[in-house]
Amino acid sequence: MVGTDAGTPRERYRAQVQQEIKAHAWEQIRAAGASALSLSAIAKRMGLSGPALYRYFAGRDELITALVRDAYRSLADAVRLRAEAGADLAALAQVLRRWALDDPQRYFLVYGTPVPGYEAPRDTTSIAAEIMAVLLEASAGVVGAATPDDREAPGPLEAHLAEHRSWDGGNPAPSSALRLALVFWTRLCGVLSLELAGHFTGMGFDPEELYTAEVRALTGG
Amino acid sequence: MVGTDAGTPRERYRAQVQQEIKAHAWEQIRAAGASALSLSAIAKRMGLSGPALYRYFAGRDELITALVRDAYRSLADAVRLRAEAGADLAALAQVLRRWALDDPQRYFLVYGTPVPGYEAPRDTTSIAAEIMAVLLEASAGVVGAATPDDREAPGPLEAHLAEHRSWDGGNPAPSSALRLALVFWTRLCGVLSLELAGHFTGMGFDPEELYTAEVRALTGG
DNA sequence: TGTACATCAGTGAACGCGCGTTCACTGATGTAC
DNA sequence: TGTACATCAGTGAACGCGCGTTCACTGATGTAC
Repeated sequence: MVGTDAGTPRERYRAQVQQEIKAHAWEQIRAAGASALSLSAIAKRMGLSGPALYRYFAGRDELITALVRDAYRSLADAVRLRAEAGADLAALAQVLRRWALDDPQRYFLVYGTPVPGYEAPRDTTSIAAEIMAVLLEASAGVVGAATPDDREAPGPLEAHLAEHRSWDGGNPAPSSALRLALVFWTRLCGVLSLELAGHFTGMGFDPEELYTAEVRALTGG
Repeated sequence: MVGTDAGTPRERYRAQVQQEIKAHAWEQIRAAGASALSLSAIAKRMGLSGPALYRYFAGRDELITALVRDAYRSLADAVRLRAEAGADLAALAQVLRRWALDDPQRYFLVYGTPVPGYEAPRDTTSIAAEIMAVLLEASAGVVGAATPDDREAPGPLEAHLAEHRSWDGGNPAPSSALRLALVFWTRLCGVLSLELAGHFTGMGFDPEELYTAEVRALTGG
């Protein structure tokens, strides 16, 4: 018995069924998108009656919220673990890419179309901050390793970020590292969002070439 | 009487009601997202019975398809018109940004989460190609204006694009221009997607600063 | 070990809802002679 | 100009559907003594 399934048998059973529900939810999302997610359909698939699911989730919204949190968490964990294992920024880019390609709908649940009026739960912002902290740390490594010749003169963005760095998590990195972390994030999400949404299909080139070229441009490889 | 409302009175009326339906559809999408779009709700809002809409659209899917096409078209027109008026790449970036901020859900209908299985109609790909043609033309201008010193050595991506340029629309631009057009598109969509989905809220900095800095980095301003 | 009780997973019936879509129709508008 | 006909916008009733959610319940599992 593994250490992770702690608690009473009932608690373990509960957690297990909860996981099973989420697994079926993901299956459904992968097949038809998040907007098609239905509690009844999940119940039917599991051989349960609809109301049974209310033992595990207060309703559809709570289930979706749990899925969003899990998706966010899985990215944060993947990135953090690899960073703790010594990965540099370029390696983290590959972690992000694999995470995205592995399950596009999971990516879009985090970075896709927002539902007007839907407010993400509080703790997702702290997960987002965790991801940024990892990227910032790795970015500081890249900036620190650059020779003076490589460094570009700080521009208006660096100046702006130097004065608006409340999101830096206490990291004393220079503003050039703040910038690097930000554009790392936005450029790679840019490629991934367009790629996963199929906007490159029919254009003939390989999106991965574009992705890795963007990584090279960022890390000076 | 303007030239655009041609045809018989009945045809003009038809086109007008069709526009009205789409206007209400956009209103609904802005309020609750595209997945919440409902023909009945639109009909009710217009003071019509549900079935009346079937005179104008064969069904929900056809309406959504028309909205996607219109959204795409509005971006292509905006970009093309400004380019024809002599706008350079930096100016086109502002066109894109304003178009996106003007109606985030319209942006996401084009560039947001795809619905698994839903295939965009053929003609949207030709609109996409039209947009790329404009960006490529403007990119060629930037690349052409660069002094030899400014030009970076072509890397693996340029080599790859030189061999996979079926999307260039016959433009004989160098592969560095192909690259510029592509990263212009992906980087700016990256910033816009994250900004419009609210991923910068709470971070304290101004997304527009990031956006214009990315534009500067691209156009060497 | 056995008994009495509490906990809790899951059921089935039921509610009300809004949805997309079809159909046969009415009545107004336009067309042909 | 008037009449006969065709076109077409819009209606109201109806169909079947799956949805989220509630409720009172049964029966199995766990707990206390």
